[in-house]
Amino acid sequence: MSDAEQTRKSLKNIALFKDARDSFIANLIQSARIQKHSKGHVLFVNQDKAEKFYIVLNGWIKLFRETLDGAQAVVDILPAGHIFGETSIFEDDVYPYSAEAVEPTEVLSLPLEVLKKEIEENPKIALSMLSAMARYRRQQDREIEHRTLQNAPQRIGCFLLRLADQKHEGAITIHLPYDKTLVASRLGMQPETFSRALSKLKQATGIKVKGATVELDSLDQLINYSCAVCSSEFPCKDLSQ
Amino acid sequence: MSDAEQTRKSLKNIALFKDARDSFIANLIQSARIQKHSKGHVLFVNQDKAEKFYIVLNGWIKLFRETLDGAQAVVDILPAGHIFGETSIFEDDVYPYSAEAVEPTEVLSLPLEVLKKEIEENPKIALSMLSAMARYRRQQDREIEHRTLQNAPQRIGCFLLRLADQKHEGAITIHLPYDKTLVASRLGMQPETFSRALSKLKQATGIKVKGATVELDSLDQLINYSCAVCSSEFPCKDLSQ
DNA sequence: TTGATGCCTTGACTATTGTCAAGTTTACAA
DNA sequence: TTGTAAACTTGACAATAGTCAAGGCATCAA
Repeated sequence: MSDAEQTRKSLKNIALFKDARDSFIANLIQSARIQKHSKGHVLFVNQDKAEKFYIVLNGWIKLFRETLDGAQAVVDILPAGHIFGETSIFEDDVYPYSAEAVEPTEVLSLPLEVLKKEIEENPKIALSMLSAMARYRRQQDREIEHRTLQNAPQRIGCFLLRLADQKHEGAITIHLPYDKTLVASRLGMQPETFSRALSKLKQATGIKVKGATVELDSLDQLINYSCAVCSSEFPCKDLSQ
Repeated sequence: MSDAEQTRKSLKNIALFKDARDSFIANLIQSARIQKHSKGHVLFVNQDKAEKFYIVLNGWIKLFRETLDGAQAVVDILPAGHIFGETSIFEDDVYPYSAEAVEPTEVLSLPLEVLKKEIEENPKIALSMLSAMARYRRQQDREIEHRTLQNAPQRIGCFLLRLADQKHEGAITIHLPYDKTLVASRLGMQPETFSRALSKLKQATGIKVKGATVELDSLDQLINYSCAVCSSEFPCKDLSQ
């Protein structure tokens, strides 16, 4: 598949561009660049001047904020098909977080200028952005709730549930999508805490953990344990991964 | 001042309606209702069908989510001039949180239907909504960061700084805007933890606390203590209160 | 003035999470 | 296969926050 074809396909899969005009998509393809980044590569830093937005083609991108002495707060970890950096249009043209490839990762790099222009000329795309922002906002609200009401083992259980097919019945195997250390930071805890919390979860629910795979007899094991301390009913809506 | 005049004035002060068409504002005024709610009144509950959105005229509105056994996570606490419930348009017409008056509070109640129609007919207002959503998103990202990187006394210091005039120099008195118990929940901690954390902050920074007022010789006392563990530089941007 | 109520504080204790250090396992390249 | 680095786990301990209970201090109405 040529770069242009891959680009078109990736763009069409983004909810944001579902109803976009062909001329706009053509413009984007014209100015799109595929970038390959090795593990650890930092694409941009919080408060950098924003000129591009990105779509993850494969691998994983970590969005985070960090203090002067290096302490990090992970905002999100994005898989293929996710867009990032696009909101800078509404944020004084600076990025509101840093972005780093946590695996060898390919991204599509696209000029914010083209998106900005399209929004001004064709405000209907703004409606798509609003839907996306509203969904994201719900996720963040839920994130804050979880950090407030769930302890470490419960947060892990919840994370596992969101990885699984929510309608699945019976036994199921879940694979952790990236390093445990990274899952830990995604859930706002230290690696050591994650390790111990996973043991506790294992003991409390009877799940089986081997390396990066988790086996359950049924999702109910986790639902009882984690969803009791959540304001939402299972199955969770608005999953992004 | 008549209700209609007050309504017009309140609407004009909302950033979202800054560039709104006169016909739209007129429609809103037509269908606006001023509601008085006593302390503790619940306006709506998470997942309720959403038919109205609201503007706070005076008092305070707490937005929160709660589990079946009553544990609460406070999403935000809104003062006069703030809008809430408006994002339900993009969320299957249900509210994504519960809302409660935490003081005797007046709100303006407005039909979502009118806003929805205006957005469809005049998508330019969607741009204003996008800006508002982007600002809110930044705040939520910062909130998650603070919960991850700041301990209780530091979060209180940060909260006090955001209450103060950021450019103020020299001695300053800050008034807590609502009950300490509520500030505690807003910062995601228990009242007892808040009380103890405030003592610790007092000891560490030399601020003076008397009831709901806090006296500082200079903001620097708090900045050194709280902003060191934050990814943003002081002064903080994007303050909503 | 006197209760009464709710808010706030404090003490004692527990639970949870973080930190530091030491090991173990795993993955991968030479 | 072997060596090495990184990821992961575990132990010991410290720091932080939560829970439960009791008491102090406001505010407000009778």
